[in-house]
Amino acid sequence: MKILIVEDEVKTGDYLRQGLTEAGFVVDLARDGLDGLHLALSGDYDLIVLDVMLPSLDGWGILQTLRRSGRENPVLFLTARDQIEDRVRGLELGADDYLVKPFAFSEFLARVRTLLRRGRSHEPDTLRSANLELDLLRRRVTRCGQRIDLTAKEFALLELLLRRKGEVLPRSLIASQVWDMNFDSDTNVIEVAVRRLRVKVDDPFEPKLIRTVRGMGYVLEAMEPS
Amino acid sequence: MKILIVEDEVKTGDYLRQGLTEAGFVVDLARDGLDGLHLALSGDYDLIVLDVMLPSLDGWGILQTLRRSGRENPVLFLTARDQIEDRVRGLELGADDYLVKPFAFSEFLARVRTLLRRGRSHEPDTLRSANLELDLLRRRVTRCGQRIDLTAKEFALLELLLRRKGEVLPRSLIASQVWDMNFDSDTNVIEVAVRRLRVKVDDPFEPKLIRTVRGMGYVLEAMEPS
DNA sequence: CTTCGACGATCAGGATCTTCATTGTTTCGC
DNA sequence: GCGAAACAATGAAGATCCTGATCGTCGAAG
Repeated sequence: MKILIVEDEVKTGDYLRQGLTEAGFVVDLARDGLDGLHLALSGDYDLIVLDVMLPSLDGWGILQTLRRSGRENPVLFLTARDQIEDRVRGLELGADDYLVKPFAFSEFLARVRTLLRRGRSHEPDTLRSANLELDLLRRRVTRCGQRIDLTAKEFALLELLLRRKGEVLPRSLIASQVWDMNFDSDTNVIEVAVRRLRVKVDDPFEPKLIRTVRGMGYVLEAMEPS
Repeated sequence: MKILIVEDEVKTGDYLRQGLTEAGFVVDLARDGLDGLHLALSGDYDLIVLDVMLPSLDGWGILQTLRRSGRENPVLFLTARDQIEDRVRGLELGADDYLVKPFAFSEFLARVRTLLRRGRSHEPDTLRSANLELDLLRRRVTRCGQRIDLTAKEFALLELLLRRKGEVLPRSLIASQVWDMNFDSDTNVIEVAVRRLRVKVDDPFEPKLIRTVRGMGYVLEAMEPS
């Protein structure tokens, strides 16, 4: 798997390259926009990681030219916190995902892997049930088209429930997946987390999707997306 | 590496066994105290994991008999939240470490690895400088013999500083080690964390150990333990 | 049908960690 | 030396998550 990183900030670039290399990828690194574009056009990359702020030619410029020349490479955008609004523009131009700096490397790697798994197709991986949607890449949840903000744990929990919708998930499973915990229980984090999730995702809507199965665990009802 | 787990609670036992097996260890599992003791005495284990609460013979009983028969196997105790005071007793009897349920598997694995690395010696690994001590196994910090409670992040930060005492650690390094972050900075978590750590560890004591090196990072002064 | 016990839901309080705004301090060019 | 800019320290507010207590509800036994 060959990945191109276009990043001018030396530390960040080196850091990402090293991390990806250690993870077994072949990595090229360009320090400015024009170099990046040339490499992107000449090499055959499975993924391109673009910083938005770049000297000579910025991330959008590269992306735009790239897409115009018919390349469909998956693109992961890196944007700074105060440029978050750029993401809209980036996604419109055909970026496949974005990540806000500063970020954890583990998260970066997860996104990279997801993008590679998807290959070059543009369809987003989205989990659904009834009128509930979870967009894995953009880490976004909507219900009836209405955006819902979830915290990390809430998202992880909902993702698990949706991935295995229709199945009753025992607490022990939820604990190990979402909390990495070995549960002799003695704590009710799960109940509390389910509560918080319901407040945001189920309470204001119909139908109710998260169901408690007494003595067993929780299910997210599988229903045809409406 | 051969590990014995003595745990009656089925879920927990299976969970631990599976995890350790996947991590490449050879694992035996006993469901009650007597079985556990027999195995412990007959097999040649590199590590024994003991639940405190057990049918027929509890964790201490096993440990006691084991030590009396001259075995020096490293022992990791598992204790429930409300039995925390047991740990004192356990450690006195010669347990090498304890872990409070419920715990994250990743933490469990880390402890197991540390114990195995130490081999069968009983000396605790402790990091020191001047009158500051950090006990890696018991996750405990003292200064001038006085116990200091640290949070997870605080502990991780201090551990890093102590492991590399005398070295100036750049923020980027600290960020990647303690936060798993790629720092284009734009945040000052590190400064804040250092602050909190200083309040607990340095402010009330002399000499001051955590020094800021402008433009570079932070050092923890290396001084002979007093 | 009623009662009791187990299980889950809910709420408040608190610990931890992060962000943001402000203030303080050092450094360097003039 | 002076002043500005960079860098760090600080304080406070806010977000998230966990704990513990209490309340409610379901279901089985009588």
